[in-house]
Amino acid sequence: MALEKSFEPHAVESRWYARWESAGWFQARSAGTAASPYCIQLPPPNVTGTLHMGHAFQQTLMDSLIRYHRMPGDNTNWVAGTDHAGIATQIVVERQLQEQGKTRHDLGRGKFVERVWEWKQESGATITRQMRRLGTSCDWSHEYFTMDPKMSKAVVEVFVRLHEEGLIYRGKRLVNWDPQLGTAVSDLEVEGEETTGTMWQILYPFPDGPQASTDKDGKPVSLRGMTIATTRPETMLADGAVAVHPEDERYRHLIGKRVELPLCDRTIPIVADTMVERDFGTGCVKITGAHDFNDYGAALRHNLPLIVIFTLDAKINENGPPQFQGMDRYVARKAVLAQLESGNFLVAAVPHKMVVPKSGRTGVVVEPMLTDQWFVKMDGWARSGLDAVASGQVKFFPEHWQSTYNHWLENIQDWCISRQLWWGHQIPAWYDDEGKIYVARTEEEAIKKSGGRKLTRDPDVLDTWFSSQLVPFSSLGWPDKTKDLDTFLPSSVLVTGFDIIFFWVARMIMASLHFTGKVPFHHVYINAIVRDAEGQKMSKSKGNTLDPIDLIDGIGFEALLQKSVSGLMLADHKKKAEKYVRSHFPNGIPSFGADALRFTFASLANFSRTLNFDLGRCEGYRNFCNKLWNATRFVLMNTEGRDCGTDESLAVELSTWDKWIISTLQRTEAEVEKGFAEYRFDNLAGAIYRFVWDEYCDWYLEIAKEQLAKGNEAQQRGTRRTLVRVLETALRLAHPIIPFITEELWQDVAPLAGRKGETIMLAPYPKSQPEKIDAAAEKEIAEVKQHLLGARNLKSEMKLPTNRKTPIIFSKALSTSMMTASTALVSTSISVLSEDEISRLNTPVGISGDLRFTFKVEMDVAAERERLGKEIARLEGEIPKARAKLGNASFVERAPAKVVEQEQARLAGFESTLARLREQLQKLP
RNA sequence: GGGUGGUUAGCUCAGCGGUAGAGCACUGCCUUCACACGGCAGGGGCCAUAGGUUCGAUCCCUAUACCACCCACCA
Repeated sequence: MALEKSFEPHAVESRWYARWESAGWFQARSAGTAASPYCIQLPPPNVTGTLHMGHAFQQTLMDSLIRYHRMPGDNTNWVAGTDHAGIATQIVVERQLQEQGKTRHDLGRGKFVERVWEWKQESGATITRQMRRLGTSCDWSHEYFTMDPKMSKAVVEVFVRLHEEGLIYRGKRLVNWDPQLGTAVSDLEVEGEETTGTMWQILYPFPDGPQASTDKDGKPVSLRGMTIATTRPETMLADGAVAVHPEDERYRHLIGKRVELPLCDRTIPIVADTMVERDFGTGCVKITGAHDFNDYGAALRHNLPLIVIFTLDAKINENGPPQFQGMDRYVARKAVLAQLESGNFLVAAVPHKMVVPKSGRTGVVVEPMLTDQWFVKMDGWARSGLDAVASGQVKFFPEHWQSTYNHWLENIQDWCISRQLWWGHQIPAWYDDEGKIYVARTEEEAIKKSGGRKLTRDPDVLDTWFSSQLVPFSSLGWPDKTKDLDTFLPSSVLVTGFDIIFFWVARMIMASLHFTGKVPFHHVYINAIVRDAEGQKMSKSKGNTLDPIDLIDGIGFEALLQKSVSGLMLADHKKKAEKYVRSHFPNGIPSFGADALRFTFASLANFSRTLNFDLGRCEGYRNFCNKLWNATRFVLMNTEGRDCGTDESLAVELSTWDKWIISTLQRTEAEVEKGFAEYRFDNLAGAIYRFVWDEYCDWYLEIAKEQLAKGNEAQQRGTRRTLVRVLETALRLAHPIIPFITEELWQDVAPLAGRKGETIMLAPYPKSQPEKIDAAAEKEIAEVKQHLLGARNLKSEMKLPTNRKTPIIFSKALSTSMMTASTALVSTSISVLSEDEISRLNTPVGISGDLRFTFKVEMDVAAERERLGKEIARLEGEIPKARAKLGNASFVERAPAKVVEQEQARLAGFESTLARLREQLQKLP
């Protein structure tokens, strides 16, 4: 059959994906097979929307790995699922309600959760559809969702067991509180944002008048009271003490005395604590135990009361002075400052650079809040997590991420796992009327434990990462003992972003070790974060996000513009997004196809931490796909219906060129293997690219034309056999990266190469065969290429059309490979004359090694003089450098012999060429 | 304040002790029967700066500068 003139991805992609999936070729084989297992856990995408570039990138790499291992027969299992993503998903649905003017409370918990489930169905389906478009070959037959009954069962089991072991506890602690969402969040979900705030100095007077003290320099002064420094004046309403450093000479004698708390009609003690920095601010700190993490510790150390003055939505409660009650925290701040000022308590207000903690989800400033929460004890787990990596059971790629991981685990705090949300796994704890806690797998079990009391279930749900951390084993059937667990745990490699090393990677390692005694995976490949072409973070509000599907299918300008601004709330963001789209995609995005996108991702996957996605690269790799397509078209045109040497009994003659391309293929295969082993997808993609384009297409196909035209029967057969076999192998080699096009082409090529099979997916992966590496052929061809480059260069210098063939004259008889190449690429005819004869032709002469050559054209003597002069000058520059190096005794003595020899050969080459060039110049008329 | 990564061609990035590379962009020539999503040839770089180690440094070491990111309880 004849291929289309260019590669059109769409039909090919949908046809083959459907076929692969329905044939069941993605599915892991059940246990009991002798094949070695190869397993990857997909980081389950959140059901919050659609797949983004980061997903597409990651999945390309995972799919390449899976296909690379599936082809040679490993029992591959790519476990896929989606994550309920507690807070994130709840927010998405709440926003939808908001657009209808409703809140979740209007619906009630039951109805709201139902509503989220509906959204989950929709969003989950979108995501998996998009994954299929990319060609991801996960085992869909075992797809999970983190709130499936089976997964939930594991969550409950883990919670109960950890509680029994005393590793989960409930307690009233100061936690990060998101007042907008009304829930606790973990340390990791808080993001510091640098801002310039104000540092206020406030006077807390002594009740019994001024006290004698000294200033910084030791001069005596009289103090009206203690002047504290704070960035959060409104929290003074909850102050329990003022602290100074125990050795601070200014205040030492005042420790133990009391001061009046302005606006509050009560006094608080002065305490000594080493946490106070003497040189910072006034050296006096207010201690607000219930509303600041530092102060919380200090309050416990000094037995200070924990006064709570905020409601859960951050308004002043009944513990504050009446005039402030009901005020929002920022309104209260202003009011407090105003009253302090009028009471003459405000000493100073200076601008101050500080980091405000904001909720990663809502962007609201987080409030430390004293609440009852559930925690997981982390110290023991942390030690085992550190050991697993230190001992090499889990290895990071690139390696340096290990130190990030270590650093976090070495400083870990207990993990707050309860969330005051509705969407998620509800905590399996029940309370009786007296507040006694019963943790159990079911309500019946809890009632039984309580001795039949009436119980109420804890309304809170678990942090979404609590269930995610179990995925490596819960997705394989845990807590049941399953064959899958035996076979696929630990999985082979985890491919994920560095942003979730703490959230997810570390916790999986710890949880997996605790519950299964095994690490969850052997390797962790940390992929780069995808940025736009300029290195900017992709974000909806900048309008610089790309939808992988748009890169595959293409999208017109208008549609793209509309897509970018839709869903943006702020006019400012809309404007920005529009500007970006107009300047970067004035013509929309052309269709590149999934293979081109995948090849781009692979080529850009180096070990750096960011990946700047460049549309130009994508275009280049689309061109590559087209090149491969057309190379195949050419091969088919010349081989289909002809003898391609599958019949081993017929004579086959291989030329040096044939041997060379086969040899080069072996080297490429080795490079690809190395690339996969090191997770250097950029290197392996580059190796494939260079082989197909630079060697196979640019050289071998051109040579093959000549060999097919002039060779005898055995030689033609050899050429056809080489053409199809090398191509067929290259297709298999590239298949993990570009699955669709390779499958399509392979169907036609494989039979010609004598290879059987329904699909390239399950064909053996090429393995480098060292015995086919032919050093002699490689050396000969390298020289021939050098000569040809010289001839083409001369042609170009002579202003001859570079790819129109011209008669050429050489100074000596040529090897067959040289003859073939010359006829194939530069010359209509070849003649051989002596050097003298060539000189007498009065034509420009090229020199390559000991070979001279010329074309029969009128010589422009001046131009020729200039050309030779330029070349001579270049060599005259190189030669002294090489001579100096070789003249250096310590270089000759200390450098490896090989390096010295190489340098000598280089110099000799320069010198002989220079001599010839000079001679040539002399002979000019 | 601590830590990590980066600084190589106009752009995005490889390389990493021994003659500076790729893709895209650029220049010239060529619509030749696989491919103009193409072919051939070419231009373009004191490899951030300063020291050190070495016969030899873009590469190793030590500083410095700048750019990113992460962690952190100076209120």
